[in-house]
Amino acid sequence: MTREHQSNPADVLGDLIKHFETSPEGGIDTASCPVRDVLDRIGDKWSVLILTLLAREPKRFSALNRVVGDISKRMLTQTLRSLQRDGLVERTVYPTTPPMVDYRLTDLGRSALEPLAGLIVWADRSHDQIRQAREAFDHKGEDMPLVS
Amino acid sequence: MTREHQSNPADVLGDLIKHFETSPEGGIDTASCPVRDVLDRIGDKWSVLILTLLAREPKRFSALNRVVGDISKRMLTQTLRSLQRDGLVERTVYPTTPPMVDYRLTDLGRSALEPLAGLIVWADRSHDQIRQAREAFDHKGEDMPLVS
DNA sequence: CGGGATCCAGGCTGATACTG
DNA sequence: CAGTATCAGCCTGGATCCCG
Repeated sequence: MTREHQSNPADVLGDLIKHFETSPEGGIDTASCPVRDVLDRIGDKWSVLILTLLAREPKRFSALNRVVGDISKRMLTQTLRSLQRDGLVERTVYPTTPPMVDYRLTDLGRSALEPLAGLIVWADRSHDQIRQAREAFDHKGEDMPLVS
Repeated sequence: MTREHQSNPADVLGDLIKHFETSPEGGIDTASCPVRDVLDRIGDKWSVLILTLLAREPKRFSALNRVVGDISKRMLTQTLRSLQRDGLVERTVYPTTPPMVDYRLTDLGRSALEPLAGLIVWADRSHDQIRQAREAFDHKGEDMPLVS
């Protein structure tokens, strides 16, 4: 078994999964699974995008609002709050008039960039294949021979 | 600038973001962003878990249902369908009675394991810090001095 | 400027029951 | 066994108005 970098992704995941099989019947207890917890966060509509936008430098609330465009202030606030709550983003208020607030990544937030970048690069690269697969799937209803 | 492996995650993300800034006013057009597209998929409640469970070997519908435990057949079917539609998972029907169906990762699906594993490992490792940050945040309502 | 509060529509999701 | 169908609740997220 030649391991490329460190180990096979399938094995890494397999081990982690085992680690989560803590419920009585051997099932996976959603509540006690840290991964679900984190995934739910990155799964929300905006978190990853915000994190990504803050990757290079701090940004002000209105700047984020402007760049994203189709996010409401409500959701921007909410997203930033939960990121702040999770310790990924730091909020700084400058007591000027009118008030100025900026957001920057914490060390923890920055540490998320690497795995996130991996995923995003994968998404970017696989996008075409996925689109093709979707079209193929949608095109024919369900008439392919699955097994002879 | 010493680049560790290949380049700084912040730079990778920065470049990708630029790539998505295709809307007229310089904002990010959600619709044309492949990353949002993919992230929405992995963001759903079960996809990543299913992908992870299929990492090692194919599994039958009922096996998946049993392992996950708290997923309804409805959602399992739906999740598997969308994964199949995206070309990440392959469905095989054996025309026996009663019918038997199994699911396995495609090459594309397997290619997703690596970035996914990165993210999951990060989630697993950061879980404690995040929990602590949350408690700290929740504990005190909002009385920390932000800037003198 | 940077939010908080409220109202409301829509989609996601689970529970249940039925089918081939 | 492997789904499909239907119904109902919840939560997300947008729109709007208001405040410091």
